Amino acid sequence: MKKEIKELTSRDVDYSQWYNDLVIKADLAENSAVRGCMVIKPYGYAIWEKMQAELDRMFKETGHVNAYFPLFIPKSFLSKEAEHVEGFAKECAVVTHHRLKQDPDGLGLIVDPEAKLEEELIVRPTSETIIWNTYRNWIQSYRDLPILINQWANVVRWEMRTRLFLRTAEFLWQEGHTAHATEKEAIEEAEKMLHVYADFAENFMAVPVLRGLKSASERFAGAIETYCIEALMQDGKALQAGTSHFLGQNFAKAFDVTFVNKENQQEHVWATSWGVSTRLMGALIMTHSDDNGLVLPPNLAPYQVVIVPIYRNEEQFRAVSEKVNEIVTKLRALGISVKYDDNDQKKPGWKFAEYELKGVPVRLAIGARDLENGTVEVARRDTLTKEIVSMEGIEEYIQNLLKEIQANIFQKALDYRASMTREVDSYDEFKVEIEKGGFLLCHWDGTPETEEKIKEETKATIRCIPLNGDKTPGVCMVTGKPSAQRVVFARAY
RNA sequence: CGGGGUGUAGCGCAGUCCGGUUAGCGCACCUGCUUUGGGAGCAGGUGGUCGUGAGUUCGAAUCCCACCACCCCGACCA
Repeated sequence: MKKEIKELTSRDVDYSQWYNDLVIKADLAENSAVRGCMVIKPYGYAIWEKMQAELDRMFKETGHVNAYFPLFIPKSFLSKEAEHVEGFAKECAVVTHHRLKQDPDGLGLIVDPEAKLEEELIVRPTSETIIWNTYRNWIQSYRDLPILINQWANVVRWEMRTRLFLRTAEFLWQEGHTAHATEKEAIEEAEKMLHVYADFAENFMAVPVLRGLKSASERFAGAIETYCIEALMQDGKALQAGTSHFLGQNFAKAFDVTFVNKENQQEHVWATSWGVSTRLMGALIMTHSDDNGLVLPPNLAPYQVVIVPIYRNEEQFRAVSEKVNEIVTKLRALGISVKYDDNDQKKPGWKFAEYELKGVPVRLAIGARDLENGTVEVARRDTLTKEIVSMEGIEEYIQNLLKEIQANIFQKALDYRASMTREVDSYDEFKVEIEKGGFLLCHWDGTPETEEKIKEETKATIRCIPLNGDKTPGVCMVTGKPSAQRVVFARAY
């Protein structure tokens, strides 16, 4: 049932070109006049808004509240936590002046040299520093804890090479920043949010993820422990889809944030931070979509159902529209989002192709023939199949179909991941297998040196040390030294 | 920052090697008629500082020089 979509590169020909084409053709985003920064178009933004709405609901359900901290961070703040600076210093945008003026030698504007800032400002690459500097003033006693705050924001990381959604200089995200009285509570928070992310990815986005810990070299700059969810894309490469960090007392110490405990002793506060970004859009696209275009899970589709009328004349159009309006009302009553495309400027064939490209989960076509027979044509995007269904009870039928599609695309992704995941015990075999992509479960001696050697020789990295994987010990595939459990290797985005 | 490539209509390209009418094609767009169950057909039409600047020449999209922008590959990364 494959059909050529205009100018959409096939995945087999060039996977990354397919991705680029799809983002553009499906109207999700485009490159902007600013190098490395994207414009997120309405259709793409609608998907992001659905992600936001659900995540926001989940954060609030777990006791978090939203707040907003500044875009700019004084340079001195960033340098207070040693590892943190090192991690981010190389990719910061810096504000040095606060005024422009007319160029005295010609037309146009120049930076006014008189307007140099006393202290330069960094455009936030992440907000730990400004937030912990603020928390110092908010926390005195254990009674002030915990603080469970999230913010929805944009951040800037000056990347050399960018790709729409996957890596852009500016991106949208949420960052949670929590403060706790005990180490145990902070670790529990970091783990809790990891599970929120995993739950969201799997049950809402239909993207299966591994839950795990990062190795030391992949850890967030300034964290004691980084938890992550890792997804597998259709080209066999891994994508980090979300991270949650246990920050220990590192930022509390750097910003002198202490509290008085019940025993009247001063202690440093324990911290976490956690985030997911518009990168999730990339994960969504590369997990489900095919050579005909985007495939969206019903939970994230800007509209779940599109209805295309088929008619030869004004009279037929009116008759079809009347029936369609009845269906629309019934579907909306069930909370299903529907678009009735009654645009007369485009032909049905064009609409079919267009909505396929945009990944609308269910498409209905209704014409004179259907009115006569009391039927409707139902096409599902995930399987590209069509069937004629009775108009009677169509709304329940579609409600069930949407659930089925949501479950089906998750299962499909899960099966793919299972087929691409295997245990490898020798380094020679590893070098062969890594070329085929996928997750390789291997024993590793736990040292950064071995990890680095593998990365240099094969471009594969440890994606995570799985939380609920096989805990059987073994020996490192490279050095033969003891290994506590298998870890997950892959080439990654 | 290294290596490669590309700049011609909104988009995709031809023309450049070998200088010479009015710079061309497809898509899109506009008008009209016929169409409408998988990206409609025909007819007519609109739209160009040929990336920028300076040169060679009677004459430059085409040749020379400089610059700029973007893309791909590497080093960096959620």
